[in-house]
Amino acid sequence: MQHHLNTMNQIRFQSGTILPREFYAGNDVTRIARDMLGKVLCSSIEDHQTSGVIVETEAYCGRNDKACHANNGLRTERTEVMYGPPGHSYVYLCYGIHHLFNVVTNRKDIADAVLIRAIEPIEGIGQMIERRGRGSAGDPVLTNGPGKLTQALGITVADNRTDLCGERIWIEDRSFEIPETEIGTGLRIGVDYAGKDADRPWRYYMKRSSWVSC
DNA sequence: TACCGGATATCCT
DNA sequence: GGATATCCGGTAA
Repeated sequence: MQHHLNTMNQIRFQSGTILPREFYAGNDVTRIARDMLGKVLCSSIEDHQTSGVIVETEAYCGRNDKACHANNGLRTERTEVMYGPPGHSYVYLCYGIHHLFNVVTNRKDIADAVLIRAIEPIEGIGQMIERRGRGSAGDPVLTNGPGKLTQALGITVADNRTDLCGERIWIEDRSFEIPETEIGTGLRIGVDYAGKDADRPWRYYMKRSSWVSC
């Protein structure tokens, strides 16, 4: 646990640079999903800046992955953003209630995306508590799920198609590398319906973090 | 018009 | 810790 605290302090206090579009442009969505662990998701919404370390992600591939909304080249108004340029948000409504935040990767016309499933809060914790209507500083209930973290950061479907190289929602690199030995992998959550694609181990999380969703 | 995909809160033990 | 209740929008027919 000491290691965990040191990790977070380094990320917390180092200065950050906004991830450039090239970061999202790679053609291996599972590699990008792993590399996003330890990066810092930030929002500046309604005059409140909030941020947190990404501790859990899932990769979705637009070709040959039934768990992806854009599987098999499905191209509709909803999925169109995933076929656009990398480094944009794909936010969709789940259960009619929860807003889930994804990052579009790969090049134009290739519909890959990474779902952010959990973060550890850094800045704006008071605002997160207010938006969530529950929890307190240090309580994982603030952001340990894909619908919880969007609520904490003020992200909704109104933020779909947002350029992540902009000033509303972005991701920072605070120069901290997560060793492969600290990364756990497993099956993606809630994709039982996807047949054999449900068996792909494309969920990535920081083993020692107490902020992962499960 | 019908079907289906999904996370969270709450209540109970 | 485990069971249970909950809703809306996207997609295809």
